[in-house]
Amino acid sequence: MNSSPSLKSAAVEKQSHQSYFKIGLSVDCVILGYANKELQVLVIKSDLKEFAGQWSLLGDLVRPEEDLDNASYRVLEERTGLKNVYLEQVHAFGTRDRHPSGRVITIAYYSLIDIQNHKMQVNEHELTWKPVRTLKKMAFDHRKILDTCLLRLSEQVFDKPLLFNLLPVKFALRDLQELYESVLGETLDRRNFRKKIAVKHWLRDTGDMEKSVVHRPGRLYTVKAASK
Amino acid sequence: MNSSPSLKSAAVEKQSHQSYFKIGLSVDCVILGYANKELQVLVIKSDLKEFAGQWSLLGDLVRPEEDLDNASYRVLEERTGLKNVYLEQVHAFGTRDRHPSGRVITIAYYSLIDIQNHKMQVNEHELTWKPVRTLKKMAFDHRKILDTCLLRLSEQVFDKPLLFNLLPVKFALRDLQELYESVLGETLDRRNFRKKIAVKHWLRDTGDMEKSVVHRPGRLYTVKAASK
DNA sequence: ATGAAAATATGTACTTACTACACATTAGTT
DNA sequence: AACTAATGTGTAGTAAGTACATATTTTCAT
Repeated sequence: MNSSPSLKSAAVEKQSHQSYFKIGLSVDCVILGYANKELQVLVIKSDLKEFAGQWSLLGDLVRPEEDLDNASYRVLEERTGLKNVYLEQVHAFGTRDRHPSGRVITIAYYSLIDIQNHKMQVNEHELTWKPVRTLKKMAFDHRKILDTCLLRLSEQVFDKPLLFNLLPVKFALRDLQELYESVLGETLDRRNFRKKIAVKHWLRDTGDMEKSVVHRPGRLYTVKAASK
Repeated sequence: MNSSPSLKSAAVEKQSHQSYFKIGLSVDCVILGYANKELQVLVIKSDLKEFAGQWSLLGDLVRPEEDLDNASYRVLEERTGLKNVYLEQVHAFGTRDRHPSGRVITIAYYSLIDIQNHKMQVNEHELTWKPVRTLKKMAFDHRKILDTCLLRLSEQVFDKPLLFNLLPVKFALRDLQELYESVLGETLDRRNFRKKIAVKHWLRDTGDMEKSVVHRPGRLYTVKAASK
């Protein structure tokens, strides 16, 4: 057993010559939106020959002077133009072979945004929204990262007012229910769903009704305070 | 916005000269045990002058050839001599200023062991068990890491058979309840607690009873299969 | 104008989980 | 034999979750 425990300065010095060359640190953001009644994730074409044609999450190397959380906010803002959105760290992925160019460990975050507010240029062939459902293979271990984030999200949706971040300011309860169903992967009973949401007191009735809908319009609600 | 997105090889190359010198990667293990009716954590005297006299968690730099999870298992085995114990990744901590010797980000894990099985040499002045309750200040951000792990643990104890890892093979329900109370920081009603545990079917009655106890002895149980 | 279509809005009975709470029993000690 | 300090157990009340059906409102087609 090593007699120099923990992180003494000497150990850091030592590693700076042995392994700083070999270990890279990145953040990857699972940026989720909701459109066409499906969860969507913002992805980009991988530029590595090993993953030619595959989609990858949005990430970047962490800069020496920035905190982890800052790095993920930076990626998010660079890619979506949005600030002050929900962002949560989920897991660090660090298997040896996860990056073909060398040793890179990544800290995964997920973020929830209203896809309508995403005003950056999206290009079908480079940066684009894809339904989560349709992404079977992804570059690196990104499908696993995505699944980990989706699982975390689904565990939290009834505890915290998260999903409202994916919807426009005003929405009908039906929209909300369909979104919950997308995230949970199961259908919900309408009456029970409304009861469950009602007791949380997350919503305020706007007084407005749905427009230009081909049936009886529903009331529009807004969230009192979504988690940021 | 950067025109080279994500993690292309070029970016990794680039960072290897800019920042691999500056970013270190470590794991820290919150190794928990239970003794004297209190949660205990295995800590070591910090060897940094900045934290002279303070206790720190057990950690080490991740080696270039090992996975994150391997690194934490290695630390755990080096420090406790134990293999095949429960270990879970909790969170990555990466603020700029968290390590005085330079930029070091750390991945925190927590582990649950039967303190009786810890046969390594513990030295009151270097490596030792401390009641969680008594550690007010710790080196680095280690008190925050500890709290994050304790919170995670408390959220899981009724969903997974975790706490049994802290107890000997045979234990009385009273021991178990006291352990739950330590972890949750609240007292529990005995009848309700037993009911709640019973419906999970985690336990098997050994047929044995407590010995040399100064009152009516309780039945001894064992766990069918604790989470590893 | 009327009827059909498609959705909204809502309540109740049932079951399951959680909470509060008290008393008889057992082994050890004196 | 009496005392001490625990174990072991059940019930009533409340809260949360589940299964399920009907009347209402608007648009659209005729």
